[in-house]
This record gives sequence, structure tokens and C-alpha cells, in this order.
Amino acid sequence: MKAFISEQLSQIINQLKASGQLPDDFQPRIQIDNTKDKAHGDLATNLALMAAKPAGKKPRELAEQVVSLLQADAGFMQQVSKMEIAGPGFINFFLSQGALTAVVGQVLSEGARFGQSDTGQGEKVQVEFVSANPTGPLHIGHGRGAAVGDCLCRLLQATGWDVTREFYYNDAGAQINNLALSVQARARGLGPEDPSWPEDGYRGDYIQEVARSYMAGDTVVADDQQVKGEADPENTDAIRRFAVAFLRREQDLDLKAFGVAFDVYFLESSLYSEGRVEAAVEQLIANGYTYEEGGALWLRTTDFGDDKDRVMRKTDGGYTYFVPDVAYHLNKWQRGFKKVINEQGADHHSTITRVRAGLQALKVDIPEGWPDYVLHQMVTVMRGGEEVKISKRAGSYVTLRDLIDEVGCDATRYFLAARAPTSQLTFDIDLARSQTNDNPVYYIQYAHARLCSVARQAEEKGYGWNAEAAQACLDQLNTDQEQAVLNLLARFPEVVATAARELEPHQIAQYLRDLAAAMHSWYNAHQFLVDDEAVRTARLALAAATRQVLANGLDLLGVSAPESM
RNA sequence: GCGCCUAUAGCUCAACCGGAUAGAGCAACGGCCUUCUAAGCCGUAGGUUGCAGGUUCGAGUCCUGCUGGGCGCGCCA
Repeated sequence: MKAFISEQLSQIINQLKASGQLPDDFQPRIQIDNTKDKAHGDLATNLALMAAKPAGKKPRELAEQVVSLLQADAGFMQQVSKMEIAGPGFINFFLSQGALTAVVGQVLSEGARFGQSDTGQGEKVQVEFVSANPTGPLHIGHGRGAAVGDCLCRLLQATGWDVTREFYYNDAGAQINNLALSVQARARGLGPEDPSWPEDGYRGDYIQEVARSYMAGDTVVADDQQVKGEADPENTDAIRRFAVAFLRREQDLDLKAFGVAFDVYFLESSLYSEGRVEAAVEQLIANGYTYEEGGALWLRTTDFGDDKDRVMRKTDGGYTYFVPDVAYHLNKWQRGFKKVINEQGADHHSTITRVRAGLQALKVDIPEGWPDYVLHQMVTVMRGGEEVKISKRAGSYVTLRDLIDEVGCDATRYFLAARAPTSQLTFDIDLARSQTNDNPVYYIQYAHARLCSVARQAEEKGYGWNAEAAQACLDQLNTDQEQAVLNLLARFPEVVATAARELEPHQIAQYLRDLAAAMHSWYNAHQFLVDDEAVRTARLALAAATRQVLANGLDLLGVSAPESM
């Protein structure tokens, strides 16, 4: 509908240009807004405000002119019942009943596809998220990354992109050594309090479990590997392999319980074994962006906007973490991903400049702002009114698994995805696990369940209907509550498109709350299963359409849509 | 000191690339279950959008400066 009005308005602009009333070079961004207040109609445009100055007219005067031109168009007036000029010069559109109810038929025929679009045109996009080190269980911060990242993927799929979900698996480097040494210490019966406990060793209880399992000779089956514990506390290599496999299996199980599945697990170690790190380094040297100083090799990242140059190769010969990262992203580019989104915690934001600088220095025509980043802020966990500290060192923290077990997958996903990623998040465990009306996720699910229940009872009472019959009755949907629901249903495709474009899954959560609220109000104000067949059929059709959109929206969040509660 | 994020109702958060009277939930107060699920609905109250300037028809939104909070500023990842 917006597109339709927008098209009409741009024709009018052209008419005004042709008659010399607007300068030829006037190119406004035609803006059609959803009104906040029903008194302002269904849609509104600020066109007259934008064009008043170029036209040399008062906004309201110009608005009058636009309205009368629109009124002369019979086809247009079939969709719009009334226009009003309001405030400083807004034109308010009141949609005709036919235009308002058209969405019902559309939802019923498109079903699960309603809301989808083809913006991505089948282009490949890769989303990297979670990418936790295999040095411990996933915690709530990873959970936020998983929820946001997975919802982004769902949004991109819904808008026509060919999505690859990828987990960068950091299985090389110092942290893994540290992990192996920590498990080894436990295997030798040491604890964090012992003087010979490794410096910066991981102190968490889970290390003890890994050590116990290793010493028991257990076999760990992770998705692409199978490792048996050697039960030898002196074999550091065997411990390392076992510990990595063990923790990877744990993470896989956590993600599975969270409803998140990846298409690709990319191993950092493969970048070394396939020579990709070396190749990238050589390219950077050949391009002249490096220099040696103090026994280390430096990359001149300041050429690309960094505030200081960065060490690539340490004096001990090892590479700093961002070097394999550059090689990894070069590989993403070479795999043909023109669009790449990295979902990470904001505490790693300093890597962005470095990775982009490295990619520019490779001189392989990667665009300057590539790849995109979505950074989520920290999560604070509250329990019993007190903050729960997250610390791997201390070994006391809330794991993602704890949350899923305690509050459920649906509520956890909803809470972690329902807020803007840029906003710090307080996760109140007591609130999220409460089965009371404090909990917003149930509010939406309940709306869905109620509509399912209505449909079941309609069937039991023999109130059959079909989409074709319903089409003829839709003019019966004339209560305030029904008009509000219709408006919201019509907005859904636009909400999905905007959320996908801005990479903001929380817009879906917000929308679903609004739709659920409109539905509950409607449900309370009017009986659906009434004797009047036309009214009943129209309401059942709108109820079915609303149920469908609630289900489609919940699916974008990865939250279930129960048929009864 | 520098960079990124942020500041909106008592609390947790929205506000669609600048639009009309800044909205929800929770908490508070008052109503609604012989009627399709009360995990619900209706109503009341709650605000100088951190502060000070600027840009314009119009600013929570954009710009500048201040103040407070978070994160980062390693030859850690």
C-alpha cells in the first residue's frame, strides 16, 4: 500500500515539474509513515512539507493541490476513503475497507511465506557468530551472540539471501595450550590453590570433569572427530586433543539445545596447515605495508586509520591473533561472499580496524568497509536481586546450558534477542523463569495459543469457512480492534525488511508484542464465534491470518508457537 | 589521554535512514471471569528524553562542547 501511494505521489511530483511549479532537479525522498494516532488516518506523508520551499508555496496550500490531484484519480480513490490535511501540512490517508482487509487474503494465501521478500536476490551472505574458544562452556554472552546471530540469519533468509552460518573455531594458539596445562594440572590432582598451578590456568569446575574423563579413558565424539582419553597425565598433546574435543562436544550440545545449527565450522588450525597464514603474511610484506622493529614484524595499520601500528609476528616467532583473522577473512572473500556479517561481543571491537586494515593492505579489491559487524554489548546476569559475576578464572559463571535448563529455550532466546544489540542487557533469571505475566515471551505465545483454540472450537461447532467465502465478508471487520490488527498485519513485511536491512532482530520482538497486544484487546472486546455467519467468518479469517503472522514472527526469533498453553 | 557504545517514566526497554500530543511491560492505584484460555482486558497516575548551545518548517533522533556509565586501547584472544 505504501508503495502504491508512493508511486502516485511521484507521478504528481512529475506533473508539478512539467507545469513548472516545481524545479526539475527536485528529488525528494517520498516518505510515507504509519500514523501513531488513528485520528491521523492509516498512513501519512510529509511531501508538502518537503516540497513547500522549492515550490515557493505554503505547505498547506501545496497539500491542497496534491490532494485535489489525487482525488481526480478514480483508481486511487478506490484504495483511499478519505484524505485530510493536518498540522503544518501533513496529508493523512484513510484507507478504504477494501484496502485495509486485502492483507487477510494475502496472508492466508502466502501462509508461512507472508513477510518474505527478495531483497537479497539469492546473493550469498555469510554470518559468523558465537565463535567461542574451546576453552570452556558457552556462557550467557555467547548466548546473546547465538540468539542475535541466528535471528539475523533467519531475517536474511526471509529477505532472499543465501545464508551460510559459520563458527570460527579457535583451536590454535596460547589459550589452547593454557587449557591443556590446566587439564594436565587437574589430572595430576592439583587445584588452583597449589603453588605449581599454571599461571592464568582455567580454574572452573569443568576442567576437573575434563581431567576425570581423560583419566578414565573415555571416548569423546564431537561432530567431526573422535578422541579417546589416553589417561596419561604427562602426554600434553593427548590432553590438548582430548580437551578440545571434549569442550567442543559440550558447546555443540549447548547450541543444539538452543536451536542453533551452523553450516560451517571453520578451524583456525586449517589456516596454518593449508599455508593461508603464511601466504597472507607474504602478500602483506610484498605490498610494502610491513617493517621489522625490535625483533618483531609490524603491519602499518596506521595507513588505514588505526591509531598505532600492530605487531604481526612476535619475537618468539608466533603470529598475533589478528593475522590468522586476516587470512580467514581473505578466505571468506575468496569463497565469494560479497556480504559478510560478523556478530561479536563489543569487547572485541578493536579487532575491526585491524582486520579491515589487513584486508586493504592485501590489495585484492576488497571494499573498504568490508566486512560488516554487529556488536552486542555486555550481558549482566541478575539472580535473587544480585549480580552474578562472570569469570572463567574464578570458575563461577552462568552457562548458557544453565539458562536453557532453568528458564527454557524460548524465553532465553526471546530475552537475548529482544533488545537492541547496542544496548547493555540485564538478564534477570528470576524474571525470565517466572511463569507469570511478568514474562513477555508467554504473552506472545499465549496470543497464538488462544487463536489456535478458537480455530479448534470453530471446527468442533461446525463453523466451516474457506478463504474464498471469507473474502466476501471482510467488510464486516469494522471494529476499532479489528482495524488495529489489520494495520499491524499489513506492516509485517515492512518490519521484516527493515529489521533485516538494519540487522536488528529486536524489531521483530517489538512488533510481535504490539501484534499480540492488539490481538488480546480484540479477543477481549469481541466474541469470535457469534451466530451471524458473515461476521463470524470474517473474524475467523482475521484470526487465522493473525495466528499465521504471529507464527511467522516467532519463527524469525527461533521461538516456538505453541497451539495450546 | 585516545577510540567505540550508551544516557528516555521508580525499574527494564521501544520510538520505522528528522515528523504531529515521546510509547510498552513491570512496579503503584481502581475496575472486568455464569460468555471462544484472566499467562488476558479496560482505566488512573507517572517525563524539561543527562546538561548547554547549534542546524530547520520541525530534533529523543543530526552537529559541537560538557557530565555520568560500559567496553577497548598487549609482542593476550
